[in-house]
Formats: sequence, structure tokens, C-alpha cells
Amino acid sequence: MKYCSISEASAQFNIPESTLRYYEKKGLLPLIERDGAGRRLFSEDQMALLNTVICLKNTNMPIRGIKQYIDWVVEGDSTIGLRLEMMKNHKQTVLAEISLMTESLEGIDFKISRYTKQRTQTRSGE
Amino acid sequence: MKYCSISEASAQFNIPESTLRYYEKKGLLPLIERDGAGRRLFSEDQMALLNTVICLKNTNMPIRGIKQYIDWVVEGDSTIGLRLEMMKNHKQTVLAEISLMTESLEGIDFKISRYTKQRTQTRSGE
DNA sequence: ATACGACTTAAACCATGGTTTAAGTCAACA
DNA sequence: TGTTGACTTAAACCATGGTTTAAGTCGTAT
Repeated sequence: MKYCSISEASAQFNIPESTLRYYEKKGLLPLIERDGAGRRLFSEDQMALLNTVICLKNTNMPIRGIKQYIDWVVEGDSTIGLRLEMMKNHKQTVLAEISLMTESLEGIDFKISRYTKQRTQTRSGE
Repeated sequence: MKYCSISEASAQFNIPESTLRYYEKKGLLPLIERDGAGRRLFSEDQMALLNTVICLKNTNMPIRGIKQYIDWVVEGDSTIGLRLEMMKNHKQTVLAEISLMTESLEGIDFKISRYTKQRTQTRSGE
């Protein structure tokens, strides 16, 4: 099993070391081992878990939601039902967010096309 | 021309009155008129502008970005080129955000399908 | 005329998600 | 052996985006 230092984990996920320490403190990266000098060792399992944390973060799940999920992962198989329900709910939340952004983007596209015309024709408006 | 009170604007866009006041204070809603008692009057133009502000907010443009845009709107036609450039850039930012979310959603879908199987079969894993 | 509801302000407060700082430890290399 | 670089901690600090509070004003219905 290969281990990563915090700087390697930071580089691989392009996340500041300070953020990784913050995530550990918040309970998003539990059970991280240490070497003899107290330095963090990220196992492959931890790197996979970090990847999951980042997926959830990328989809705007709040820290305490991610923590709940991680707590359930640590708790074991008995929480699979809860995790499944959480992921299904989260997926719906994310799809709604994407829809809202996509819809709002139409308003932006409308401005782009209006401004594109106006720039050459010299007209007025908001 | 019909005018809206702050409570009507709040209801129409489903935004708290406190947030509308905050936006005005931040310069996102300039030139809002007042009645004899000092109460805000939202004209149709202001409601249209508020709609634009909300579009930009829905797509996660920071307040100071929205303010810059609004400042340019107020400044007039000479800023159409700047506004066009801003909206084009913003569109790319939004598309990138949507891509990241969509991509991260795949990791979530993977968990959903794994957990769905595991729930009936009793297996182990993260 | 008075009480109510809707509005006003400035300022304080809050949550979220980090980032930065200060002081210190340790391993390895010159 | 001593200095350098990577790491450690706790705590302070910061930005963003509001929300809440306190105190007061106005118009209208009773």
C-alpha cells in the first residue's frame, strides 16, 4: 500500500494543504494515519474518500452534509440505506441547481445576442 | 407606469425584503424612487433590472461583479461593448461550473447504483 | 385620536468556508 | 552540528452574502 504526504495529496487534487487540514478537523477525513513525526499519511483508501469529498463539494454539498455522509461510511454497512437515500436526495438538489443555472443562462444569452446586435447598430436600452 | 412596493417586489421574485434593501445598499438596484413617505417604488424598468440581477445571482456572479454590470447599464450605451464582453466571459464561467457539477454527479450516480445493489446483496466497501 | 401594519434607517450580528499566522518539531543534507 | 524544508498545532483572521435588531415614521381603518 502506498501512502501520500499532504503535499502530494494537495498536488493530486489541486487543493491547498490548509484546506485538507481544515477538512480533517471538520471530520471529513477521519482516520488519517500519521508517521513517526506526526505527519499525515494518506492511504489509497483515504485518497478515494478524499475524491468523494471533493465530488460532494463540487456539487455544493455543505460541510456538515459531507460530514454526515463520511460518518455513515465509517459506521459501516448498516448505513448503506441512509447513504443511498442521501445521495438520491442530493442528486435531485444538484439537478435543480443545474436547471436553475441553465435557465438563467438563457437570460444571459439573450443579453449577449442583443448587445451583439446593438454594438454594430447603435441603439438604446438597458 | 405601475410601481411596486418592496413587499410586492419581494413576493414576485420570492426574495426577502431585507435582501432587496441589501442589494440596493450594495448598488445593485440604483435609482430606485421613493414615495412621499420615503418608501421604495420599483418601476417596471427596475423590476426588469432586478430580474437581471437575479439571473446573475442564480449563476453565482459575485455581488461586485453584478455591481460592475449595473454601473455599466447606468452609464449608458457607451458601455455595451464592456457588458457584452462581461456576459460572454460569465457565460463561459457558468458553463464550466455546470460541467464540473455534471461530471461530479457521475461519481454520485456511481454510488447510487452501487448502494442500490449492495442494499439487497449485503456486501462491504466504502 | 389612536392603534395597527407596512415601511424606513444604521448597525450589529450570523453562517459558511476557508486562509493565515505564530511557534514549534523533525529528518536529512552539507 | 547546524541549518533548511516540510511538516505540525491552535487560534486568529478574512471574505461573502446576507439577516436581525432597535428605534422611529407614516397612512389608514376603527
